[in-house]
Amino acid sequence: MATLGELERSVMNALWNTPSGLTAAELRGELSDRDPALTTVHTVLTRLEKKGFVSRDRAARPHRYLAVSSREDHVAELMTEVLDQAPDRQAVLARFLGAVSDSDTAFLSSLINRKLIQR
Amino acid sequence: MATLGELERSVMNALWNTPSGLTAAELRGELSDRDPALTTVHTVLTRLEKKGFVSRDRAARPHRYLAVSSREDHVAELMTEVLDQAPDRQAVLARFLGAVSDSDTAFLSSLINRKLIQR
DNA sequence: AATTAAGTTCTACAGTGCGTAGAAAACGGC
DNA sequence: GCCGTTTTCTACGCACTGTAGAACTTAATT
Repeated sequence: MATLGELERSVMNALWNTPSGLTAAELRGELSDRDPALTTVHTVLTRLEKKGFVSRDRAARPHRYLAVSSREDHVAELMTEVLDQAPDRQAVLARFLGAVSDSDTAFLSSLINRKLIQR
Repeated sequence: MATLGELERSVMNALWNTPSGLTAAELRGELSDRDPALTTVHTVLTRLEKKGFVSRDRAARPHRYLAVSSREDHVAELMTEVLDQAPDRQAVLARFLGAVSDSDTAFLSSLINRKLIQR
């Protein structure tokens, strides 16, 4: 998957927080800390669209921009992508499990139980 | 964590495959597909050292380069780092678990059981 | 100590990606 | 057809990466 720059990430975060989508002007409002020019927002949105992270409604009169996938789906996909980099998946999974918190582990455990029962 | 370029990744893979470390010349041999100049290999190694991925034995006469952490540790760390990006960890974990294979799930299950028993 | 081969560091350049935004064009209501 | 709004085009600087020659250092040998 393509990687995101800092501003691109901020834009995606704003879009992920607003499932109904945003216009470029609205988005600019969400980035008041950086206060970029409106054209800068447009450039970033166009690049994100090309990268497949964003879709836009060209029918709407200020165009409306939407995140293609949820933040959770995105992050989960990144995780599997990273995991796939390693020849020894099990060694990675063991270390991963060693690194996460007990509550994460417990949550995974309950998920797995449900997943295993379900067949 | 810093990110790796394509040649940098190739170098890391070679080092990960050789825990005893490699010299620049040996490394160059491992990269015969790209066949970079020796100085190119040196440049990359120096950058990887600066990034903290590689350590070098300056006492050895051709310097010996070693991966600082194993590929598995590295990938596991990337996974947790990615996971930490999301506010809703559980939603991500659920999707992640939905995406991995049954054998991965089974392996995680056995690991978790051992982890839970162990206290 | 001077020579020299091997090894290391310095310096530099081209390509790419990202942040940045002005200039130009297109759109749509009046 | 004019004008404000919105979108697209074009471009620049910076940082990172791949690339490698030039210059310097080291250590063995005569």
